[in-house]
Amino acid sequence: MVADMNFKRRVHERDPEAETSHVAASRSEPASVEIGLNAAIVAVIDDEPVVLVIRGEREAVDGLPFGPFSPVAHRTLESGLRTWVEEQTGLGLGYVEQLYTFGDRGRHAEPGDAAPHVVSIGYLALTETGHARDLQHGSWRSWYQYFPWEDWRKGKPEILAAEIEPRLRQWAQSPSSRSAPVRPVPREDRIRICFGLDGGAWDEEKVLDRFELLYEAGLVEEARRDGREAASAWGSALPRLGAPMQFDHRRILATAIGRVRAKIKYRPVIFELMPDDFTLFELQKTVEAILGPHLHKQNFRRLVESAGLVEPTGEVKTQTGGRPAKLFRFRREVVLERPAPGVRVKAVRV
Amino acid sequence: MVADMNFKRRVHERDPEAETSHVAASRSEPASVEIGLNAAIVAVIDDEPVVLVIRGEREAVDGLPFGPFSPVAHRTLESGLRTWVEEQTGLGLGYVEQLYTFGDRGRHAEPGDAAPHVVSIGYLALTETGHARDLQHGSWRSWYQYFPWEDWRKGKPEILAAEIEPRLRQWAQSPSSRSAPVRPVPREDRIRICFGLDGGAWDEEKVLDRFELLYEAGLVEEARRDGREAASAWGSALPRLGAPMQFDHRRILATAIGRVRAKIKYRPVIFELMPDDFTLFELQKTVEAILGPHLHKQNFRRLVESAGLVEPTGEVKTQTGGRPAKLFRFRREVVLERPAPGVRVKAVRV
DNA sequence: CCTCATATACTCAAGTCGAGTATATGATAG
DNA sequence: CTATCATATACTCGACTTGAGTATATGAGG
Repeated sequence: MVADMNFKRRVHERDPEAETSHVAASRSEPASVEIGLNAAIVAVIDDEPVVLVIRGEREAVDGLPFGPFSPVAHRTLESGLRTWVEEQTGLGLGYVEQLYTFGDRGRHAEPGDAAPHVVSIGYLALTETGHARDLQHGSWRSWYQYFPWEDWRKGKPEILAAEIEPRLRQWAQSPSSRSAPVRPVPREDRIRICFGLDGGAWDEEKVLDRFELLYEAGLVEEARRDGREAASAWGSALPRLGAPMQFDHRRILATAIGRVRAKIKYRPVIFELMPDDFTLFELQKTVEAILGPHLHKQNFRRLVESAGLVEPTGEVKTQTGGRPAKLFRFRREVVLERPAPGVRVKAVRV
Repeated sequence: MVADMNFKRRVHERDPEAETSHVAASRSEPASVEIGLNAAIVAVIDDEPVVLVIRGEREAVDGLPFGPFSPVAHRTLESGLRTWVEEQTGLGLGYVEQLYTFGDRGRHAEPGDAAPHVVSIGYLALTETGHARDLQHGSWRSWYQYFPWEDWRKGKPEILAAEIEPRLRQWAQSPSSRSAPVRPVPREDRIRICFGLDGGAWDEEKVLDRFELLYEAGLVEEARRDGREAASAWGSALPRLGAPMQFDHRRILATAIGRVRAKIKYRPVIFELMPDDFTLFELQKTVEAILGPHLHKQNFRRLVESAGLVEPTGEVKTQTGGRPAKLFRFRREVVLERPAPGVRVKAVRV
């Protein structure tokens, strides 16, 4: 599940943006809606978490592979997605899971676009590094290109203290012009929780919450593009906070990152990203590529082995720079045992 | 997240039903699609978990409150949902979260219906018992009416051993006619995992997986209605396994139940179902209404208090049948502290 | 005032988890 | 060919968590 998709509408408040057309809505004819299927296809290549993007010919911005859902051609949403991705990239998908359906008016705009009524269904797909080489179109990019503030592998990213935090605090001071929810969570609190300020801890799963807050504060390019009022208030002095994406694709990617980070902790999905045989340290590096901070090596080994997630192949891998490492493979049977566990790691806090 | 929505398509296999129109799909014009917004509104009344259903005039079956999404009238999907629900039931929603988007062809049929191209977005809403009385239309029904095999409050439900298990085993023996996935999980294993047979444990979160298995085996009325081949094989001797619902509403409700059951364990959503003041035992009864089996009273208290989820109001409640109980209220501040925890209960296995 | 039913407090052993130390072993430099 | 290095793997230990139980508190009702 997305880490906390519902933070905004927790505890009986209402989404500030909702409820505008309360009574007016009534039993109007459903206007034709187009459904867009979007895939965040994730792999780990050389210990770097990457996502598959398509760079349109005329566009300067990247986008996820996507296409409209056609109920005549596609039996299910997911088969439609697989078809689109294979057509656009030549990549056959393995593990696929639905993320979220976004339908906010105005969040699907392109510059100069008439903002058609599009509902986006986001999907997460995981691909093993080996398969990732089959790619025909599109390219793999580190997901931290789009979310530099999520990259804690070398400690707290500078962009946070230098660019993001001061502007967020400033935004927290300025008055909000929209109608307030019934019981609003103060902006300072939302910032503190999302970004772990003032003694709070950084929760690596709250990727979407952070992006949405930056969007709401007008700090990402997509907000300006969509004509958000907050965005214009910053003027032109605003630095670029991560590379923007087409439509609402960055929002979908944020959802995807949050979901993988959450899910590897309680389901054995990490192995979707691994080749058949691997060393425990390679596995750990892959987990760390996804989660960020470093794990305690000995405990990671104990955990993975005692949970029965892997079994030794009998082979060893030399050239590791030290003592040769045993090779392991995923025990697919764990899925057939009860509640298949994930890598229940607790990331080391910095 | 739904407990394990992706069980079928785990480990590089593919959904048996997908992939049919692989090449044919191509860049066809997106046919017009109607989007249905559906709400599973849950409350706990007198220690019984209930869901709000609408009984259509001519229909014999219950349905969830729903309506089409109109992008001109509704700014967001969620505001559209709130509007529909309020119109249909007079109930203003508090906590709302999106569940899943279903688009399978043929799963939205009504008897004699031409199966329009409808995509259903399911939502979960939680309501406090007090608010639940404001209802103008519709009625509250125990969710176990629709899923009798999920009701473990008095031990294992008889319907499992008497009706479900033998038929599932029989279905496991019969050959499947559809194209098999790349690496199929044998039916016996799926049954064992979903229903905790042969030494497996019953996982109360796998509500959707169980329903989908029953649907695939043709054991629920919706499967027959949708013209599934397996369904006809059973002839007319099939007992009614739970009350059916309109369209794919039972699938949405299954998703909702699984989601609440999962979510109360790691987010403080249980308090959405409680009045302002409550005793710890009342809280425990509500958790048990959702989860099923009984919890250890003393440990439950320790857990809830030490997690800082509640604070005493100073009042006590007499008439409890024994010593008076202290009244507590939810500490809303926990949401503002870091990763707001749920009631991390481990259900007692029977 | 005795009994009952429930509420609340406290104890204890087993398991889990974070963190560290100790040992094994191929590669490589000299 | 041996010392050194870097990594792999094994083991230890204390703090904390968790399941399960016992003991005590207190209003209600006969």
